[in-house]
Amino acid sequence: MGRAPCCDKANVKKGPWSPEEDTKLKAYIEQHGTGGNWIALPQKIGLKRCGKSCRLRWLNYLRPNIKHGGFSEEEDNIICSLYVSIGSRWSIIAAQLPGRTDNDIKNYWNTRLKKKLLGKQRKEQQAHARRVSSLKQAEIKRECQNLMVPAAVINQNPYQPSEIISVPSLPVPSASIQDYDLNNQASLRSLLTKLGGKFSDQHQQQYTTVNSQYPYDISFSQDQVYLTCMNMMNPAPAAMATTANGCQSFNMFQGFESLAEDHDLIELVSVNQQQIDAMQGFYGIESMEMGPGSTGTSSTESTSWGDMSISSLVYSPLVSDEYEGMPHPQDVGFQESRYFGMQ
DNA sequence: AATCTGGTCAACCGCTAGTTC
DNA sequence: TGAACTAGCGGTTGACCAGAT
Repeated sequence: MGRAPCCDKANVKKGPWSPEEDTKLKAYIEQHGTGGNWIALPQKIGLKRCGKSCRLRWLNYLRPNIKHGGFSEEEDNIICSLYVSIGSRWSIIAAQLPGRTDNDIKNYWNTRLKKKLLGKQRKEQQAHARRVSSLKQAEIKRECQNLMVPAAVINQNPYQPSEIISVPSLPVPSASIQDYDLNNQASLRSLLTKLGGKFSDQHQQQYTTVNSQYPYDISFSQDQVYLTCMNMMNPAPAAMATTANGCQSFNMFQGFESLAEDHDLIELVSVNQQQIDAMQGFYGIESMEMGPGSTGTSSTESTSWGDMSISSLVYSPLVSDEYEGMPHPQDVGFQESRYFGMQ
C-alpha cells in the first residue's frame, strides 16, 4: 500500500505563483501564522496549491527579511568554507547567513560560486602543472623501471605478505586534496584513508576479508590514484570483475563510486589532466578501448582511461581456492598491474 | 530575423526524520 | 510498537532570458 498523497494532485495548481496567490498567503500567515499545519493551510485560504508548495513559497520568498542575489565576498567565503567542511548541507549553511535561504545558496553555489572557485583553483594548478610537467615524464619512466617486476617473480606467488594496510574507517578529515603530496607514498595512503572514510560497511567487510586472506603491501603510485579517480567517474558495474581468463577478481577500489560526484576528486582529476596526458604519451596510448573480456557498461562514455583503470586495478582473488588460479602474467590486466607496483 | 546555446533560478519531486495517535 | 502523517531537506527539472551564431 502506497503512502497517501499530501494533497489532491489533480486539483493542485503548479508553476509560478501569481501576485494574488502571494498576497493571500502572506496576509494569512502574517495574521494567523502557519498554524503548524502546512497541508491544511491552502484549503483554509482558498489556494489551489499543495501545502509543500505554500511552505516553500513562504520560506524562500514571502517571509520577511529575505535577501535575494548580491552575495558579498564575505558570504562567498562563508559558503565556501562551510561547503568544504560539511558539504551540501544547504540548510545548515543558510542558517549561518541571515536572510539567505537554502535554495538560494544552493542555486548560487551551483551556478556561480563553484565555477568561480574552480576557475581560481584551476589557474593555480595549471601554473603548478607547468612547472612540474617537464620533470614528469622522466619521473614516470624512472618509476616504471623501478616497479617492473621480472617475469620469474611474477610466476611465483605475486602476493608476498608484507604489510597490511589498515582498513579505512575513520571519519573524513577536513583536509583538502591539495594538502596531500601525491608523490609521497605515506601521503597517498593518507589520502586513500580519507577516501576510505566513505566506504560502505559492506565494502569494508569485503575489503577486510580480502586483506586478511592475502595480506600484501599496497603501494599506490600517484598515477594509480589518478586512474582510480577516473574509475570512480566511470564506475565499474560491480565489485566482482572477470578477467580475460575467467578468473573473478576483486576491485579494491569498489565502494568509492559514490565519490564520482565528489568535488575534490573531480578537481583532482581535471587539474591533473596534463599529467594524465603525459602518461598516455609515455605508454603510447592513443585511445584505450575495452577488451572483449572486460565487464563494461553499454555507455560509450565509460571507456578509455576509466575502464583501463578497472583492469589495472582489479586483482587479487576473492576466495582462497582461487589463489592457485591467479591470473597468468600474460593476462592483460595482470600485466598492466605490474606498472602500478603490485607486489 | 531565426535559431541555438548556456546560465539562472523558482518550483517540484522524492526521500528521511520526527511526531502523533 | 508501528502505522500514518507532516516538516524539512537536497537533488533535479524546466521555464525564461540573454548572448552567440
